[in-house]
Amino acid sequence: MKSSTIYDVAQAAGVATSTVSRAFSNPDRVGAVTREHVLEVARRLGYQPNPHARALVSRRTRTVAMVVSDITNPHFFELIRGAEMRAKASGYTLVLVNAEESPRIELEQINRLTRSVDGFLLAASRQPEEDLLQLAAGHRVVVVNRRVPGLASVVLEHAEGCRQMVAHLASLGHSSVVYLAGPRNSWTAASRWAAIRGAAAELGLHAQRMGPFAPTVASGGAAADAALTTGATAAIAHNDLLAIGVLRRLADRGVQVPADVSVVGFDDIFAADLCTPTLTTLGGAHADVGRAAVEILLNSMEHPRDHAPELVVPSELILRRSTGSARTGGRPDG
Amino acid sequence: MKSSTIYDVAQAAGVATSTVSRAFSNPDRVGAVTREHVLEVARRLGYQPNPHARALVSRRTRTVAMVVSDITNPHFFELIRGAEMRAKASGYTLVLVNAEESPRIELEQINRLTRSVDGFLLAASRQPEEDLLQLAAGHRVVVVNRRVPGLASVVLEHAEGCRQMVAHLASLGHSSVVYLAGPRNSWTAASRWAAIRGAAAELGLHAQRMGPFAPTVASGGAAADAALTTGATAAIAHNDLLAIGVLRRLADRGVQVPADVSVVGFDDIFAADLCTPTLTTLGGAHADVGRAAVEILLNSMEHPRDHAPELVVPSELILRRSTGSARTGGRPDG
DNA sequence: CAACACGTGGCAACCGTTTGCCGTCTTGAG
DNA sequence: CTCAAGACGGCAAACGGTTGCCACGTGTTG
Repeated sequence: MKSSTIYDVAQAAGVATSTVSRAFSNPDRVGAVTREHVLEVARRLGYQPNPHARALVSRRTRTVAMVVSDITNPHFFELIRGAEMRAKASGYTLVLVNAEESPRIELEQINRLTRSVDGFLLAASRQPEEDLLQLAAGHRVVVVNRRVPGLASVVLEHAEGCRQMVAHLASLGHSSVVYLAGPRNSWTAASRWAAIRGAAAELGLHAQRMGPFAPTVASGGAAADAALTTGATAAIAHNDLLAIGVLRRLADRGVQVPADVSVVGFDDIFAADLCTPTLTTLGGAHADVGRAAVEILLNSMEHPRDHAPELVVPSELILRRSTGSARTGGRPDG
Repeated sequence: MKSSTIYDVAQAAGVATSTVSRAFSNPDRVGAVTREHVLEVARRLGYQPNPHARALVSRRTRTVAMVVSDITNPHFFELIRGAEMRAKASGYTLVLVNAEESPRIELEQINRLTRSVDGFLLAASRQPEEDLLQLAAGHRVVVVNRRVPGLASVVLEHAEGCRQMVAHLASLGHSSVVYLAGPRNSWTAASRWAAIRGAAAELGLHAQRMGPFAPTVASGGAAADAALTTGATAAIAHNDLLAIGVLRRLADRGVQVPADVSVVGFDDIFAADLCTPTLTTLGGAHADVGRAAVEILLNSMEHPRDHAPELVVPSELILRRSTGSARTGGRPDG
């Protein structure tokens, strides 16, 4: 199963290796008839360029890495899928890296891969901002669902989304909401809280924050209990996983949702439409986010001088059964 | 940000490049004090070996590819996670490939990657058996959740699991079950049906098969309708996604689960515990499957002559609310 | 008709490692 | 004291491409 090389092809075609190389990687550089002949011979020999040899000199690997804070979180599936498909469409390979919610592991893995990939997609990175900037000085980087001044980024809109969310609650008669915050170093957690607080102030609601909580179902218990102590009639969980955990705990404690308290989440994961009651949540086209991130990365390789774009993908408030009129047990008006 | 090479280290340390190389990749081959000195200098210079140069000559890339039939299926998340973690633990990188349920794309991607990875994990491959054998002749391959004579494989046990499942239904008084089959070229679909039919015969139940259906929620509607036409009181769906779709459709049609018909799935995905009613399903440690698959692959690289192992990871029947006494509306006895 | 610009193909250096082979220096045995 | 056997380090040839530069032939221009 010895695979054929550029040399075999060159010899069989009666040309120099440089011609074979160019026939593949720079077709315009060789005459049409020579090129066709070379390609034909190559096909016959089953020649396939060796990506490592190629990468060694050209310094392009046609591979991008996507680092996610936690591979277990269903929220990332769509993101990953979108990224994978877009990468494949351009003949790129997607390497998946799980940071396990640890900035240290995240950094370690990035360093391990620097020589093997053309760029990084950093999804929900937990790195401090300055570390990201430093990273970006050495590598091509697109941050996803986080915004860092000066870096290319793609985020799912959530300022306006949070506003709509709070407005939705306000219209249902809620006057006090609590935000069950995500991890301390999560950019989205900070950003969402700011938006929620702003919208609440604007609409005359009382807003407070509890946490931080891990964005998992398991943390939902503590989050639910914390929410209840505040007396708020509506709880906005940092993500759907946490919200589902909250729902469970409330059910266990005999608290009715949405009659006694309304619950909302973020991400619109698959399970949000299955839990009881179904979950009102801020969703959006996560696959588009992944797709766009890869696209920006690929683009930045061709036009390195461009200004780093900051893309915002629209979100969408999905009304389901977990929100209702404050303390009256009504149904959502959606 | 020009990165330092083995040559820089050699010069700074006053040794030959071969010594630097060996200090990293074959430590026993150099004297202890020289080695320490070299490593120290390397650290000071921030040297990191170039994986492509390394792969070019050594023919080892320290990368494995995992090909999944559909990256969107939550069932794979655990599998992927287990594989990723095991790979990382040995300093390997995991490349994720989505076959989009298409044997053609699957093959294309495999060919694209042959030169860049040390081996393949083929999860729920849709390839015909002979193609897999041919593939395995040229590459290191471990098939996951499929068994192919002569190839290394890891599967989540399901023959015994199906038996338990049928026994569970029998004990609830069901006398007729229908298997809502997965894709035509799915090995698990065939294998499960065989096990179900065998167990049913053994226990005196009537079993029939409908389908094939795509293993998605969307296909659940058709599957539910097909199940109802059979008059069976219990439906075994090819996976949880399909089962959830069935649950939805039955609810829409006003059919009570489990009072009128019991439903069971496979995989125990996260959502199985959230849907209404919660889903009885055959689960298991999917992460262990992924972990084991990587382990076998890595092992096979060190001992290429070994017989291809066929590992079976135990499964576990999870009883929830979607199964109950036949036509009486009882609750599960678990 | 000379001068020149292109369009093509070949030559050879280089990318950063690994590794077979060789030479030297120790060391311990006879 | 001699000699064989390691142990250790260095030399240089791969690995399989890419790419700057040169040479040659032809068509165009003044």
